[in-house]
Amino acid sequence: MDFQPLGLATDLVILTVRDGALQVLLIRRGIAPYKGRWALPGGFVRPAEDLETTARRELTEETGLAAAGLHLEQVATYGAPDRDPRGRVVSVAYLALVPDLPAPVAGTDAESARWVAAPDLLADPARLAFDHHRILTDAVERARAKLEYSPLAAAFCPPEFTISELRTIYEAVWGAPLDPRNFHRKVTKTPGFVDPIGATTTRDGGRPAQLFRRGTAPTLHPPMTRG
Amino acid sequence: MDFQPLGLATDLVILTVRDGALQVLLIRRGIAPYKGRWALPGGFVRPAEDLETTARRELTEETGLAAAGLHLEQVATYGAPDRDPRGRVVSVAYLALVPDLPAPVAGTDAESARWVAAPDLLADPARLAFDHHRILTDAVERARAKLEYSPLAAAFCPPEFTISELRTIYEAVWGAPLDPRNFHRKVTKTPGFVDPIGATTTRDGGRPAQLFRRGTAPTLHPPMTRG
DNA sequence: TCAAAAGTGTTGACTCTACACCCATGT
DNA sequence: ACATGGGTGTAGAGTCAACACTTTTGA
Repeated sequence: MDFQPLGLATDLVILTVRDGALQVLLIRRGIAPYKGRWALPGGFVRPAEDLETTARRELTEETGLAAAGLHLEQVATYGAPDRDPRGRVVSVAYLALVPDLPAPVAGTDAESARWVAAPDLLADPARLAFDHHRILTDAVERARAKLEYSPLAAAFCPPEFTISELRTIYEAVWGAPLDPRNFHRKVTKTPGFVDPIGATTTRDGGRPAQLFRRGTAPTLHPPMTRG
Repeated sequence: MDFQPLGLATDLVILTVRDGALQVLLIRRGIAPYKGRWALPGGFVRPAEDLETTARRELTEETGLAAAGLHLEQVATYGAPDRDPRGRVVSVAYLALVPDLPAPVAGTDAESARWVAAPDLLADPARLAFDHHRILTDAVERARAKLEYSPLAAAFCPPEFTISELRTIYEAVWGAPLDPRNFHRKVTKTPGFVDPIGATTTRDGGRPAQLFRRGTAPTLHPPMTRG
């Protein structure tokens, strides 16, 4: 057996859409290394703790969110020997999609936590600690791809939402405007994407809009098309 | 810091298409645990060794293949606390796509190595050691999805191949027949999928077929469509 | 009455599928 | 000649983007 001195961690890319923009939850590191720098939330896996359990625990600690029921998926594992100055640390990155929620709370290892616009971060590879820019890049690309062929955009929405609220999610994540009329038709005609609940709302102004819940289909046929 | 007693390994799902069927390279374990059982090839990450380097090293050791240039990608990481009876072992699974090649050689920890038809393995969750059935399931699904939107099917082919050889790859991986005429048109009209080299072959019988090399496009527009 | 957003209809361009048909070779 | 697989043409169905137009509310 080869049990080496090695740290195993998870890092979280927690995405939301606020004010029409894709945002990532970052913490400012309170301890070395990279003290004072912005980084993805994350932490070490405890003995006998499953990887996804670690990720859900970290998510709750960093955001105060009840981790039950929200979307969490593994993105990739990063294990370059020199990625952490403390020694060999291998990190499993998870992607979480959350609806727009109250401001995050600072945790134990973090001086502060805040939402940061994803495009700004992606444009500057040096703003994040460790190899977190690469992790973020991979996770955002995963999220963009997932919106095409899965109904996961609804994970960014509250339980009941309108079609145009769903459309703003796509526009924020893909960074391009979509035709509201064609979008409406496509979403409502794709089996299992959204289910009407029979009520309406005028919270977006104008004519009352139908409210929908997330449907049950695991994949979209046909997929949504990006630019 | 939390450096725990923990093993870090990579497991390899090495796929090829032989005799019109998708096949996986398995080894028969020569040591405990699961001695004598069939398993995916893999091994522990060495100190200061990158994860992908480990995967390429294992691939060469198990198959005798020159690992340079062939397709290798990370699938997922498996870390359930009880997945290995020896203790906590976290394994990063990699997917490799290789052309049909000479028979594999047995390695150090393996009594023997052989190709096994993937559908048989997928149908029986108990034939493989550890959680390797789940790893195999995830990897094969990844391969199937990749064929849709990437030109990776060519990674199963020799450097120069005909369109119908490429078609047999799709048919083997997807498990469904495709129309040879429409397939030909679609492949040759998708920019960057395949490049004609200007020579022909009659090795498949009938009228001479154009030979192609893999193109440079990273993704296919439009994608190939599964059933 | 007007602005704003929801939702429907329509049209022309494009794409896909199924299959008829011709082509170039080996035997 | 004929079997075998390579490759092109084409008609009908379906899909998609663009945009005109109607509907229903709040102000």
